[in-house]
Order: sequence, then structure tokens, then C-alpha cells
Amino acid sequence: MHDIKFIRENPEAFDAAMQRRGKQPQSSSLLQMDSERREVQTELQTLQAERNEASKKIGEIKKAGGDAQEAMDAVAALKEKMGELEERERTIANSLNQHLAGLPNIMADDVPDGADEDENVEVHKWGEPKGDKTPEHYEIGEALGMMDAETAAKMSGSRFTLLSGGLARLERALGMFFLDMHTQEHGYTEVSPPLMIKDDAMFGTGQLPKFADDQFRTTRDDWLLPTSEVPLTNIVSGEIVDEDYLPRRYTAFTPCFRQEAGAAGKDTRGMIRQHQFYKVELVSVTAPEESEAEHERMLGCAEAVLKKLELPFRTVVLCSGDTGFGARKTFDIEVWLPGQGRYREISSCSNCWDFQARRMNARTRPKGEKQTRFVHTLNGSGVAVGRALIAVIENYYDPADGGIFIPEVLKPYMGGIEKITKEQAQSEAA
RNA sequence: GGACAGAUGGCAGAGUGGUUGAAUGCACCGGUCUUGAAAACCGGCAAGGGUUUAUAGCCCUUCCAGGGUUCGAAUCCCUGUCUGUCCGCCA
Repeated sequence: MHDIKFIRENPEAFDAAMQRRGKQPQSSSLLQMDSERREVQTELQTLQAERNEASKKIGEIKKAGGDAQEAMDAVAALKEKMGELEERERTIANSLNQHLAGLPNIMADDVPDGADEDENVEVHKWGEPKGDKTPEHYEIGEALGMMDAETAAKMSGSRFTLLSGGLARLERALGMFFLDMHTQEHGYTEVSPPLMIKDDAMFGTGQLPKFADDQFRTTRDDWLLPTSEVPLTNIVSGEIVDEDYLPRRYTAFTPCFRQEAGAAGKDTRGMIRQHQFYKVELVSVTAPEESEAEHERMLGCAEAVLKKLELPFRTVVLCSGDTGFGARKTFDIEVWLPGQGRYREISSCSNCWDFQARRMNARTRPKGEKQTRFVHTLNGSGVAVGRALIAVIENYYDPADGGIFIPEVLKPYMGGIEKITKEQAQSEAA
């Protein structure tokens, strides 16, 4: 959500910022609504002042036992005009707010210009991709008998997968491992949030009103969370957080639900793009001047888990055309998938600045000061569990027998086994 | 799902139609006292908006939200949301 005052004072800067988002200049129409609103407001307030004054007098006359009829008639005459102005003010204000709520965040100056993901700029690279092409994860999983899209489709339709045996456990192991890293080594507080979310909270993080089509809705008009960014960030909605308690760092391991409405035909095979997937999310709430450093820190936390898994990755800063609605700046981490022979997104870390905080009215008050200010919010995947599973399957694939080696750090979570194999699946089935 | 109760400033909590934007306590800020601190005492302390060179003044709005009654609403009426308690059902 944008601050109309900022737009009033910096109309050119605002238009330039929207232009980077591929939007027409907005300020003149916004400011016209704004000045019209203020005009109506001033007029209305003059009448309200008159009414208040007269009402006070009526009270005094009545108290003294006099006849206030004349004064009462005078006030009654004001009412019609006031009702009209109130109605106009409400209409203009609603329209202004709707426009403001639909505009994306202003991007940071160091976000590179670019049209789409091809123009993202690499900032880190870690690990050496193995040259050998492997089968894709779903080929490996199906061959093992532990990844079954058909059975999932039977009960749930397309874009669902049923995992079993070693792969089901591997998914769980990844989630546990990420959570333990972030809580024990990175200082995040583990949260187990609700998965059904109300309109207001979805508005707060920016999924509404523009992206309703990407979400699932329940029969009681809740939304299924598309990411635990929503509940984790909304922890501070409507709050005034003591600045001594910042930064706050939350993490959660939850399913995420997405329609993938705009992705028809993309990644239709396998687990890359599903209606339901697990993700470990990181959310930070910081004082305004801390958020840029926190953004780098958060990125480091996400990269750390991939390093521990020894999965090659590269990190890019998203260009202007690829940066999401609520973000001021976003890093994506892309993990190497030997089955596809390319890097694929596994984490997205965004600094939202005060954009979400304004929408959800999340503030902080420096100690001893009267004035509150909006917090900054950040979110990042730490990392997407479903895609991490794919990466492990392909990067730890053993072409000799079609099995999957267990990464060292996951062994404690896998009952100490070294490898997932087909024999294992069969013996478990037997 | 049924019944009842409630929603007031950072927090707790008064306030049932007329100088109530709101008692009181806590927290916070300034001061007196003190070597310093604590205690005690004195004073201050809501937010948003309009107007404005102004963080001065003046004005408006806000006691969950939206509508209504009234010259006038925190206070009365209706609708909605949320919270709590009890009952039912239930992992």
C-alpha cells in the first residue's frame, strides 16, 4: 500500500517507479482524486463545525429551560447537504484506496532493469553442477515405485503427487532438517500457524485483492494459505511492536496451496509445480533501518541449508520485470537440477519494506518516543521442500541401480540409512 | 451447532443521550528530592486528517465495523465481524 502523502510530495519519482513496473503514470489521477477528496472533506468539515456549534447551544438553551426550536430547525437544514458530501467523500476515498491497493511496491534503486526472468542478474554461485544428465525426478521416483501421479490424480486430479516409502520420508526429513537449522542455528522461532486465512490477512501481505485467482477458497470463505508468509507476517498485523523486540524472526513448515491458474501447460509432469507442496518459510519483522541487512542475512540462511545438502545453486537478484507485487527487492536461489540440465528456483527472498506493514497496520515505537512508524517485513523460502526433494533425487541419483543416496546431513532424519533403493520399496511393501 | 456475555487510549479499566476525546491505575516522558538510583511528590502523555511556512493555532473524524434514531450518540436501535464462557459434537 502506498502513502498518498509520499505521492503528493514526489509525483515524478512515483511515476518513474511505476513505469519500472510497466505501469502508466499514476500520480496525476491519484492526486486528482486526493485533492477532490480533500476539497469535499474541507467543505464537509465546515458544516460539521457549524452543526456542532449549534448543537452545543441547543443543549445550553434546553438546560436553561428555553425554547430551542429555531436553532433546531437551522441544524436540520444543514443535514441534507452534509449527507450528500459524506456520500461523495466516501465514494472518492474508496476509489482512491482501491487504486492504491492495486499498485505494486516501489522497487529498490539497485534492482536491475529487465523484462523477464532472462534478465535477472547472478550474484552468487556455489558448488559445481555435475556434468552427467540424469533422468528427471519423476522418472526416478516412478521407477522406484515411490512417486505416483496416477494414483494421486485418481483421488485429487492433476498437479498432485502421492509419495510413499523412502521418498515420503525424505520429504519429511527435509522439512525437519530445514526447521532445525533455522531454529537452532539461525535464531528463528518455530511457528505452527493456521492454514486457513481470512480476507484481511491475505490483503495485508498483498495476495488480495489482485491475486484471488491464484488461491483456493473454502466453503466458509477462508483462503487456503499459498505460503506461510501470510500467517507469519500477519502475526504483527495491527500491533505496535516494542522496538527492543525487533527483529522478530519466524519460521514454519507448512503445506502451501496454489491454483497455478496462469501456468497451464507449464511443468505439467512431476512435482515442480503442484497445487499442494510443503515449504519451510522464513519471515523477519525489523525496524526500518535494519531491513536491508536482514535481507542479506535471510538469504544467507536459505543458502546455508543448500550448502549443507551440498546442492549446487546460484543466486540471482530479480530484475524489474520479474520482481513480485509486494517486493522492493527479491533474491531467488536456483538449485541445479541435472535431470533438466538447468537451475530452477527453490527459494525467493524478498524485502517488502513498509509495503505490507502499511496494509496490515504493523508499527513499532522506538523506546521513549511518541511517534510510531511502520515496521519492515521480509519473507523467504528456507527452502521449498518439494523442490528440495526433486533436487536431492536428481543430484544424489545413482545410475548404477536407480537409487538415491542420502545426503550426509539427512541421515539422522532417515533412520541412518545410506540410500533409498527399489529393493527397499519392495521389502517395505511385502 | 445451541445459549449467554463482551469489544473503550500502549495495557488494565470507568463511563447508558448534551463542554466526555473520555475518570482511575499501570507503563512512558519531564521535573523536585537524592552522591546516584529507588520510593515519594508535581506536571505531561491517544491516533488520523484538513487548513497552514509551521512539529504554533483553528477545525474535523475516531470509544470493533457498517447502517439507523436524534438538534446532539462511547452511551439507544438494526446488521455484521471478532473474542470469551457454558452446553452439544469431536481429533
